[in-house]
Amino acid sequence: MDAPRPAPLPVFDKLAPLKQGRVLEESLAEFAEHGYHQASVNRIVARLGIAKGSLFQYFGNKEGLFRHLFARALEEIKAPLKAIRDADAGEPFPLRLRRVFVEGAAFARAHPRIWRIYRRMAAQEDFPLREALLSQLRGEALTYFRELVEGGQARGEIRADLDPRTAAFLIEAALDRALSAQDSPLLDAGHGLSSADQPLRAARLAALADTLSRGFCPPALQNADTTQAGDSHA
Amino acid sequence: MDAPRPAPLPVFDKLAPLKQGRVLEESLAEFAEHGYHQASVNRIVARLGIAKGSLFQYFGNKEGLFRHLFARALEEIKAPLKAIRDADAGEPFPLRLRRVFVEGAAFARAHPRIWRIYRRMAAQEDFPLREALLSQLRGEALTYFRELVEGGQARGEIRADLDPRTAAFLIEAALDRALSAQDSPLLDAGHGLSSADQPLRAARLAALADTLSRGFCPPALQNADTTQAGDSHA
Amino acid sequence: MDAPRPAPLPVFDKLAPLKQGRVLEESLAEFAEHGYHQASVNRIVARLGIAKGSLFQYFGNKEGLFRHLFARALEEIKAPLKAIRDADAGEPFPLRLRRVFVEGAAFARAHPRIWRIYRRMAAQEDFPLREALLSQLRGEALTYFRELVEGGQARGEIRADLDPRTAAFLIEAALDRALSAQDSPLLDAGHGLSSADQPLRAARLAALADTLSRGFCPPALQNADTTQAGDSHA
Amino acid sequence: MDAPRPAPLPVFDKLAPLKQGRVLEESLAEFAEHGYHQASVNRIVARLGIAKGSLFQYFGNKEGLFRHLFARALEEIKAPLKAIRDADAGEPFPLRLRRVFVEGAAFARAHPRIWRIYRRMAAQEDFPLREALLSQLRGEALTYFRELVEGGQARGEIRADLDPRTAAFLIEAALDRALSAQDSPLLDAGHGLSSADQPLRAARLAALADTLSRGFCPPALQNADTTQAGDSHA
DNA sequence: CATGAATGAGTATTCATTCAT
DNA sequence: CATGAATGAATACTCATTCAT
Repeated sequence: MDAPRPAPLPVFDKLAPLKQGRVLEESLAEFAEHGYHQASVNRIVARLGIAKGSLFQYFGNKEGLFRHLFARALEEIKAPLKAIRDADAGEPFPLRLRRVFVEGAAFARAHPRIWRIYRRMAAQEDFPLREALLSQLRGEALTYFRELVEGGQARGEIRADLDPRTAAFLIEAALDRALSAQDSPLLDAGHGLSSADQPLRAARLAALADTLSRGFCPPALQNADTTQAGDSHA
Repeated sequence: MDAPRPAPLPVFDKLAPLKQGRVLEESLAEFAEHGYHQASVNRIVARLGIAKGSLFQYFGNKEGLFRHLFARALEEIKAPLKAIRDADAGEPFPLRLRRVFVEGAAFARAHPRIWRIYRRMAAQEDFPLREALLSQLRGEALTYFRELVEGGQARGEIRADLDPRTAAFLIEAALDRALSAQDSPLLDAGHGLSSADQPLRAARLAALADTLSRGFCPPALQNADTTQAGDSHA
Repeated sequence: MDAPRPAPLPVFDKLAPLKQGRVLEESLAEFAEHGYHQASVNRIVARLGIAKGSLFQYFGNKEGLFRHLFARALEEIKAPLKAIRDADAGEPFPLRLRRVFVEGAAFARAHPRIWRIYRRMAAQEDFPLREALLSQLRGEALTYFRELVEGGQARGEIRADLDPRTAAFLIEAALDRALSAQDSPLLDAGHGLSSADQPLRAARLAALADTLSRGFCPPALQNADTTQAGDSHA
Repeated sequence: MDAPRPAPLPVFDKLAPLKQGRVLEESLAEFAEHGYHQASVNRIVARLGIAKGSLFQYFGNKEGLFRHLFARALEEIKAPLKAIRDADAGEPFPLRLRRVFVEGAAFARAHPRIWRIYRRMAAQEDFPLREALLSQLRGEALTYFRELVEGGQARGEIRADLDPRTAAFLIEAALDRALSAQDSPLLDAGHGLSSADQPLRAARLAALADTLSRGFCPPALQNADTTQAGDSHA
C-alpha cells in the first residue's frame, strides 16, 4: 500500500501521445465519478476499448495508475496556479484576496474532475497518496496565503497582531468550501455558489473574500471600503 | 421480501443492552475507518465475534445497519448540540461565536467516529442517506449561524450591511475545517488544532472565531477588543 | 432425505385444532406458491405469527412438515375422490369418462394448492415423498381407470382388443393435462380450459372425454353418439 | 453494469470449442438434475474445475448462463424436429401420428437433459424464460398437431366434426406424458415406456398413437386397421 | 508489446436448524 | 412447551491482478 513503485513507467511514455491522453482522460473521469476504491479498472478499460492487461503493463496496478494520473494532473495545474499567484503582486490585499476566490473558483470549474478527486482525497483516509499530496498541496496553499497576509501586514493593510497562520487557515477554509459548493447544491445550501448565474456567483465569491478581508484589516481602514457594493443578493 | 424495509428492527431492540452497545460501537468504528462501501460486514462480525447471519437478523442489510447507526448517533447528538445552541443567548456575539468553536471542537473530539463518518458522507457522493442528512444537518447549522448573526445585527454588534448568509457560510466553513483539522494533522498543517496541547487548541479556536467576528463588526466596535490577548502562538 | 422420521408427532397433535388448521393452511399455501425448496420456513412462521422453534418442535424439520402436511391433505382428499369413483358404477362408459373429467376438474378447482403441489412433485426430481406418493397416487388412478375400461369391455362398450393399460394411460395423460391447463393459461394455450366461462370449460372437458371414448369403442357403437353436440367452440 | 444484458457474450464464443462443449454439458446436467433455483453455480464450476469468476465472465450471471444454454439447445433441436415434421407429409394420418410418437420418443431419449429441463420449466412457475419458451414451444407443437389433424380431415381420414384443437390437445397431452414416462419408471407405472426393451417401447408408443387415431377417424374407416398387430404386451 | 481468459479471495445476503431461556 | 436469537454453510456475484498466447 505504501510500497515502492515510484517506477518511471517506461512503457506508457512510449505510447502515442494521443492514446496517452485518452487513457488519462478516461481514468481521471472514472476516479472523479467513483472515488478511488469504487473506481473500476474494468470500467476504465471498457471506456477505452483497450485490453485489461495493457493498463497493468502501463502502470503496474490500480494504485500506480492513480499515482501517475494525479502526478500528471498536478503538473498541468501548476502553471495556471502559479500564474494566479504571481499576477497581482502589487495590488492591495483585499483585491488580491478577491482575485484568489474568483480565479480559484474559475480554476475549479475548469478542472472539475481534479477538484472532485482532491475533495474525496481530503475526506477519505485510505486514498493512496493522500498523505503526500495533501501535505504538499495544502502546504503550498497555506504558504501562499500566509505570504499574502504578511505582504498585507508589511504594507499596513492588515493589522500587525493577526497571526498570518490564522488568517491563512480561514482563507483556505472559506475558499475550499466555496469551491466545493460550486458543484454541489447540497453543500451550497442556497447560497448561490452552485447557481448557473455567473455574475451572482462572482458577487457571492467577492462577498466572502471581502468579509474575510475586513476581519484582517486594521480599524483605520475599515471605512475605506474596497468593495463598491454591499453584498446583499437576491 | 420485497418491502422497502423501513421496519422498526424488533430483533435488535430486544438484545441485551450491553451487546447492543458493542455492536453499535464496532459497526460505527468500521464505518468511520472505511467509509460506507469499503466497510465490510465480514469484518464487523469478526470484530464482534458473532455469526454473520446475526447482523442481518438485526438490521436486514448493510444499509439498514448504517441507517440505524446513524439515526441512533443523531439522537445522541441532538441534546448536546441544542445545549450549545441555547446556552448563551444573552451574551455578545463574539463570545457566542467563540463558544460555538470551542464547544463544537469539544463535541467533535467526544464523537470522533461520528464526525469522521459525517465528513466522508459530505465528500462521497454515494453514501446512503447522504442527501437527506446533509441537507438537514447543514440546513440546521446554517440557520443557527444566521440567527446568531441576525441577533448580533439587531443589537448593533454586527454591521447591518453584512448578508447573514455570507457570514453563516464563513462560520460554517471555518468551523467545519477546524473540527476536521482536530483529528488529522494533515488537515491541520501545523496550525495547532490537532495538537495534544488543549490550551493551545483552545487559543487557536478562539483566534479563528475572533478574526471572523472582527470581519463582521461595525468599525466602531473594532477597538473594543473582546479578545484580551492577541493570537500569536508557538 | 429418505431417512426415518415416520414420527407420530405427538406435539402437534395436542395443539388446539384451530391452530393446527391455520398451521396446515399457511404451510400448504407456501409450498403451493413456491414449491418445496423455494418454500421458506421463515415465511411460514411469519405468516403464522408463531415462533420459528415451534414449527421445528411440531415437525422436526422442513421435510417433516411437508410430509405431515401432505399426508393430512391426502386424507381429506380420499373421501371425495372415492365418492367420484363409486358414484356412477352402473352408467355407460362414455358418461362415466365424462364424469371423471368434469368431477376431476371440479376437484382440482376446489383444491388448487394440493393440485399445484402434486404437479410440482411430478416434475421435480428432488421432492420429498415424491417416489412414495407418486407411485401410490398414480397407481390408484391407473387402477381405477383400468377397471373403468375393463368394465366397459365386459359390457361390450369398449372393443376387447384394447389394452386397458393403454386406455388408462391415455385417460390419465389427458386428465392430468386438462386439470393443469385449468389454472395456467400458458398450458391451456387457448383451448378454453383456463377460461372463466364455466359452461365453456365443461364443454371442452366433455369433448376431450368423448373423443377418447370414441377411440375405445367398437365400430358398431361409433354412430350411437353419446354426445349430443359436436365439440366446436368459440 | 445496469444494462439488461442481452449481450452477445463475446467471451464465451472465443473459447476453445472443446471447452465450450464441456461447460455447456456440465451446466446442462446441473440444471437438468436440480432445476433452475436449486442448480448451483458453485457446483457447476466445481464439476468443471474452473474458477468461479470464469463462468460469470462467460455469461454475466446465472440467468444468462441458463438463457444461453437453452438458446443453444433450442437451435440444436430445431433441425431434427423440423425433419420429423416434414418427412411424411404424404402418408395417411394414423401412420403420421405413430411416427410423431416414435420419433418424439427417440428425440427425448437422445436429449434427456433438455427434456428434463423442459418438464421442470412447465411445472415450475419461476423459471426464467418460462413464459416465452413455453408459449413458443407449445404453440408450435399445437399448431403442428392441428395441421396434422386438419390435413387428415381434408383427406377424409378424420371425421369433420372433430375440433382440431381438441385433437391437438389430446395428442400433445399423450405425447408429453409418454415422453416423460420414458425416463421415469414412476411416471410410467409399469406401462412399458421406461423399459429397456426397445421393441416393447415402440409397440407401446404405437398403441397410444393408434388408440388416439381411432378416436379421430370416421366410423367408415374404423375397420381398416392401420395397425397390423393389436397392442397386447408382456 | 497487446491481449483477454483465468483466477480466487472477496463481497452482501439467505435460511434451515439448534438450544438456552 | 413456546420462544426467537444464534449459527454458519450456503448462495450469487465482483474485481484487481496474472500470464500464456
